[in-house]
Amino acid sequence: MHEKERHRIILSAVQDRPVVTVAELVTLTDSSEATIRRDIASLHVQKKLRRVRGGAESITPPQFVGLAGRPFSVNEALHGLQKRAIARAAVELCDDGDPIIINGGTTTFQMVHPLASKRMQIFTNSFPIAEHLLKHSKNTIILSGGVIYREQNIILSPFDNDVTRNFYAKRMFMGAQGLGPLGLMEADPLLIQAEQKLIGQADELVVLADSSKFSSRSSLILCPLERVATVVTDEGIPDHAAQMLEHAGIRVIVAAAGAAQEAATASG
Amino acid sequence: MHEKERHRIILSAVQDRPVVTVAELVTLTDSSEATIRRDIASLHVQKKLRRVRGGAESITPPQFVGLAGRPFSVNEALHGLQKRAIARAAVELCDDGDPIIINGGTTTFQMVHPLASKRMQIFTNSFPIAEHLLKHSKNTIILSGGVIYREQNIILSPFDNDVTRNFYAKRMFMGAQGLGPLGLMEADPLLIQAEQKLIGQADELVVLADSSKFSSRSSLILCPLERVATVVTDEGIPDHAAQMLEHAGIRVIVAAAGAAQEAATASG
DNA sequence: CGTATTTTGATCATTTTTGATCGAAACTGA
DNA sequence: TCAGTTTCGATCAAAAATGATCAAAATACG
Repeated sequence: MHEKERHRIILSAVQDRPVVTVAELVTLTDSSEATIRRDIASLHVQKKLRRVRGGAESITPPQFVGLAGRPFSVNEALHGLQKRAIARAAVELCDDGDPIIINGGTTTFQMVHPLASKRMQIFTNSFPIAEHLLKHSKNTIILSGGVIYREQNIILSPFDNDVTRNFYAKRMFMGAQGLGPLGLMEADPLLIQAEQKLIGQADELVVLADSSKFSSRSSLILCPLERVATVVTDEGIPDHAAQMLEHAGIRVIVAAAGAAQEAATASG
Repeated sequence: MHEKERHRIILSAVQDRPVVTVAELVTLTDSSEATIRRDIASLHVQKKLRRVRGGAESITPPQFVGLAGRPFSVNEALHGLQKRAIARAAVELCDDGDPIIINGGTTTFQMVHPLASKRMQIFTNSFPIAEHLLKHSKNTIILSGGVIYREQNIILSPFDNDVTRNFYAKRMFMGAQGLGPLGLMEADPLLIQAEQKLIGQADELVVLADSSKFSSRSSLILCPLERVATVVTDEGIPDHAAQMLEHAGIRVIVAAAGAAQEAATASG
């Protein structure tokens, strides 16, 4: 990875959280601690960020208004590490130029950092994702139109005739509240509405779900398991869940913290 | 392959991605590293791109959409004071609960500050306006869907069937490049496209134009003067311009720095 | 057609960047 | 305070990128 590319990713990451650790940046950029430290030092003298012990922080402290006050912050710390690894593995599925859809959510939001050094066509219904990518990447951003719901941070239109129908992607990436034999589960009716609108606008549905999602239950079923092409999860996935997915013909990618590797591919 | 041909390819590639490596360009042009380096060096002195170790990057100098306050760069400082006064007077036309449209632009952006204390239904095609209002107000924000154009900071859909058609407002607020007997003038074709889409989705068209706009000329006519219901401007408006507007049956509001007052109302 | 000039590609020494190691310094918790 | 852990910075060797040089190829020109 090139210097500029790393710098872009580092600056992207530093906006997202109060502090980014050297270790996080190492996994995010696939380079050594020494290099990250040099990068941070370099960006520090350029006044692009502030160097702190253990990592780096944004140069503009009160800048987190947009990211702090939302429900994003709750789950964030909990499975943060896995989420980032999962997001990174998901981005590795993409090439420059690909048209993709990213459904809003805390897990999918983590994709913005590895995406910072890409140049893709990204359709999203998430205002924060669009905002971050607009500021920290050169990707083409296409936004879904409609009312911005502050709590969920998604944009939703009650009409069927919006730009969503004019965008067709290679892949759609989404999170989920739960993942069981009955299918993909979601808790918030509003999110259901947003997601159902997007499913069907992509060849391949990729679900990002950390291992806790396999034990989580929810009342609303979004779509059957068969609709899902790929699941990206972490090493904590229970055996029975892996078997369930495999049985449904789903490709399972297990993202290790630091690297991503393919674990199983079931025949269709 | 000719030199010019390679240069075209290199410049194209550099626009396409945050950073292109020498190796990438070698495969892209079927020439040697030495040649690519010479090309990059040549284009570097021509200021067509920036030479970085490992390759080249786009020459986007301070192309950083401000996080905090400065989403637009150039016009900002010029008529800042008047613009703010005009924007303030424009907002005073509105009441809580009103559905309004705000077309993106440097003048209309100034409306966000007085709007911070309102609770209205605001439709906009401007990402920075939406961002600011989302973070600093409790207004309901409805966003137009489509591609986000970074330079103009507006969202534009090539399709006619988007949410825009489902929103109808009491007033639409917009800036303009110029305002003459022939009508409302704009310089950027992209902005024209965005504005024409919105005009017609509101009862009343309100144009925010500081007094310099009456002497400014531009090639593209957006709409005839008769379509405009109200013009908000500053004290520097020339007499002939005021007469012209009055003659067209336009209500003219002159915003003094510090207060807004109605100056003239022409009968229809 | 033949010569002069320019452009290109290859080789190699030099410089820059990177990653690993290890002692020093800072932080943590008792 | 002190021991244990983490983070840092310096150093060094390996790898990568670069620049210079020169011969071959392409092109221009008389």
